Amino acid sequence: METGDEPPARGLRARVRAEMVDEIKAVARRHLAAEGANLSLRAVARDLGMVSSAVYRYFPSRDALLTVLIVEAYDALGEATERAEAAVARRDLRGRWIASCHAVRDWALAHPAEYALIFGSPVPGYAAPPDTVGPASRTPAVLAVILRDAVAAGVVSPNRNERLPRALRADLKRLLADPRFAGIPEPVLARAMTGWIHLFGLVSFELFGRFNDMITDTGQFFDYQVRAMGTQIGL
Amino acid sequence: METGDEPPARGLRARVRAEMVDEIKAVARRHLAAEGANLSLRAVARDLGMVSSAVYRYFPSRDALLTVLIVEAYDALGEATERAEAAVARRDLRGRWIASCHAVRDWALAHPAEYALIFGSPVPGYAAPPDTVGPASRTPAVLAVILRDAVAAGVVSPNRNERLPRALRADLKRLLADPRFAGIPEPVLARAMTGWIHLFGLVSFELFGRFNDMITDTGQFFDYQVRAMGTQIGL
DNA sequence: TCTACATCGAGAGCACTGCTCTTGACAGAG
DNA sequence: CTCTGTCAAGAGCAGTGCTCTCGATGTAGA
Repeated sequence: METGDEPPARGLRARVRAEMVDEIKAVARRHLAAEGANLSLRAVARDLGMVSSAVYRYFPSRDALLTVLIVEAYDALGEATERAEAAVARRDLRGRWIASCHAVRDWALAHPAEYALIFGSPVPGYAAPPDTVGPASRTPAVLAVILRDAVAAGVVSPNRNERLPRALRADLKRLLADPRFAGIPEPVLARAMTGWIHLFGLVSFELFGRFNDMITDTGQFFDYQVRAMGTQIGL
Repeated sequence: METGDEPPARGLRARVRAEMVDEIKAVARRHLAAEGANLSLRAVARDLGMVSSAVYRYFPSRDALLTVLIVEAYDALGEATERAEAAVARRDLRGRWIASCHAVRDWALAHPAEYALIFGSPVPGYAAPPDTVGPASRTPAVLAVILRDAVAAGVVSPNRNERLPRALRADLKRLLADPRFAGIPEPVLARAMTGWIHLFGLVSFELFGRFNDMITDTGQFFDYQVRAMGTQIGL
């Protein structure tokens, strides 16, 4: 029933179970990379030398397995972005922005199937479980924190003629209740959202082949776009 | 083998065949809207009161059916955008931009499954056939032509300090070989591409539920974003 | 008009899928 | 040393894409 929580494993049995869960996830990830979202539980079981029904001891359904992979993909992307951003000097705000964006792209290129699983079209029946929203917000949080620091450093400030729709202001105010984002003026958070949307639009377009036969050096193009976005945001 | 070309249909048989093809596509579109990309040929056949193997007289495979739906979706989106843009006074360049963007969003909201089929994650095995690239370029072409007219009207002009990477300049130059885009300076076309990426990033985020529990009035937000993009581009 | 051909729908069948249920083997706890 | 819970295996169900064969029927040429 469970899908591999149970911090350290109480006994021997629990440990071999946790190992089995890890193995299933690893093989499933491999299959995902090879054949995309139409993941076959039976094929995964076959690769593990067991019969399909045995997998159901560890995951109640195929969707449950996919959900776990989705959560872990969000976390992996978030962690990769956080690490890359943390490696840049705190005062180099533009550098932190650029490094974060590149980290997202690099992770996506390294794990295209998992990226597609997350940012591709959602399966119609599939409803994102609430455990995904936390990990999913890690990456945009990195971007917002950069702008928080930029505001605190006096590098970025809201523009006088930067007007926001009423409903958007209310939404932004709600987001700003998060203590991590304290001090960000609403117009600046709006810019962060714009950057966030643009960034993932860019990565998705590249990964989903929209630049094929159009842009030769996609890495250079990405860098150009990301720098322009940084300038536009005020970094 | 064929998928419904043959201009007017030579005899009675050819005509009922064309009607059958249309019916299959219509039912398939309905199923797509109801259950997403995992379209079942057998279910479509069942809805049509015939057996699955009969469908193969009209489409050689499920992928072929999907490809036709993809091409037609590209065309429908392109046409919707073209019509909306054409309805705006030629000299109202900013209005043309805004109308085009809204047309894209409106079409996507009206046909979410078809939008996901086009702009969602591509099926790994599936290779986009060359017949899709033409229809796929209709929408971005609308945006580029707006900027062409804006340049011709003197409203938009390249900025002195707008520098582009070398490889990107070569790519843009190749795109500018299209006579429709004659006269657009490379930096301005780069801005159009930025707008194009941002626009579809925005629509995809909304459609794929990324704004859930975050932005309440997505229509207002979209309008705000699109206007800001227009300003950023110079319209 | 009659015949030969091409096209079509139906049905059976293959290999595959997710998932359920039952059975028998085994390990850990009392 | 039982007894209980966990596990892998197998059979089975309903569904899938796709192929092949077989009659029925419309179409075109003689």
